Amino acid sequence: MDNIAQLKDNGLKVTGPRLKILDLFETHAGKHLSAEDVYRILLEEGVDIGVATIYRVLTQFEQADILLRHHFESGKAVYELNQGDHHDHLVCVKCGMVAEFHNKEIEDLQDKIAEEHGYRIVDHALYMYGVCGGCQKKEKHR
Amino acid sequence: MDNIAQLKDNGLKVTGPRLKILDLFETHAGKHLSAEDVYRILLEEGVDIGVATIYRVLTQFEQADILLRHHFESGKAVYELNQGDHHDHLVCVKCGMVAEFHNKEIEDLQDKIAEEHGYRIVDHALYMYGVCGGCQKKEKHR
DNA sequence: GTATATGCAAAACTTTTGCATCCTT
DNA sequence: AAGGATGCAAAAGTTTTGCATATAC
Repeated sequence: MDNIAQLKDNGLKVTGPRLKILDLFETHAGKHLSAEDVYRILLEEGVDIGVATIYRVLTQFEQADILLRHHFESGKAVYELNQGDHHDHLVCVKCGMVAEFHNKEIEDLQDKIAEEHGYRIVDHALYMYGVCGGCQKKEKHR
Repeated sequence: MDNIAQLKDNGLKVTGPRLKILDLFETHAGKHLSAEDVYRILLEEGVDIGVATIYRVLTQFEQADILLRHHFESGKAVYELNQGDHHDHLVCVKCGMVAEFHNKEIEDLQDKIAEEHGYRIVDHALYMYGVCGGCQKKEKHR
């Protein structure tokens, strides 16, 4: 399904800002971008979209399951393209690099725990914070 | 160790605001309070501590490992007393109720995954979002 | 007495909203 | 033509900071 159809299927009109923002996330698949990141990157490309529009579009895309929203420790929301493959995150606290992983055993255990507590799960987020290999090497050189 | 010793051990002077805030979290052990919650609850008790002080104390307590900070989906930080027993969170998206759990199998799997990716883990956060039993019952009555 | 902590107000930062204008269908 | 989308600026919410005063040690 192309971008235009994806917007139409969600009842969203096909507009310049929406296509630009969607395209940006496809170009940066796997990256986690804040609203300000989106604004800045587009501006560098000569595309000036108002921040209000960016926030509105990001919210709409999240509701349409086009994007996933996360809250890492930074205090601001970041978004990434929803590629269907659920995954969790390993975030480097030094350089910010994010590694992704998926582990079915953990997922199954989570479902079991939710059931035991009487919860019907709608979403979950597993974030691990650590120091990545590259930054560990740098530490030794100090 | 009492509260006064706990503050001193972290190089923090023993002041009224710090004792009041620490006491509040002990009274509400297991609860997740935002800076504003702390301000409001203390005010209801007749204790007026400026918000700037609350933010500063919460940050210091987090650095001293007295409190744990979380970022649920709400967009603002919440804190809870660090009782040493690491646990994860099941958050009800309807009523905000938080259930806690601990699962050693999941922890072990996380350690294994971090190792495979070359990360030295410093922290992790597993949040599950769902609808709790109470809210599921309410849904049926509509 | 000295260093640190607090309170207040202002500021910084992220996100939301009102409203006039513009664009998609 | 009509409803929805955008841009701008103002506002709202959260958190930080500068500075004078107050407090702990």
